[in-house]
Amino acid sequence: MVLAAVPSGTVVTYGQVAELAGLPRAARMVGRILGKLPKATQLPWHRVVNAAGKISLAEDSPSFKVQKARLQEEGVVLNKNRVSLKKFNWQP
DNA sequence: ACGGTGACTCGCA
DNA sequence: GTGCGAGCCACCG
Repeated sequence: MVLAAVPSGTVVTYGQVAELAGLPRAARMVGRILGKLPKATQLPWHRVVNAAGKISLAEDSPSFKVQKARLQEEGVVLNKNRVSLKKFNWQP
């Protein structure tokens, strides 16, 4: 699983994940899969945000809060609902 | 089997 | 920054 390769403290966009998965424009698949994943999943789905660096969930969504909180725990800087998408070089 | 929908992204105006 | 249209693929009724 591509998501499993996401290091701690790093956020990736759906597009990034999709591309790494071999589906350059299938960002939707990533999101859809995440939603289908069991809550007991081992995948760091909370490290996945949209191209805007924003969590693609409703602020009133329980998952949203969890994701946000977890990201901060991992050391990811969050500005409101926006994460710092630094120029992180993805395993060059 | 078929069509609609969606935790999205990109290019263009 | 904001809006529109097109592309992607899997799940659900």
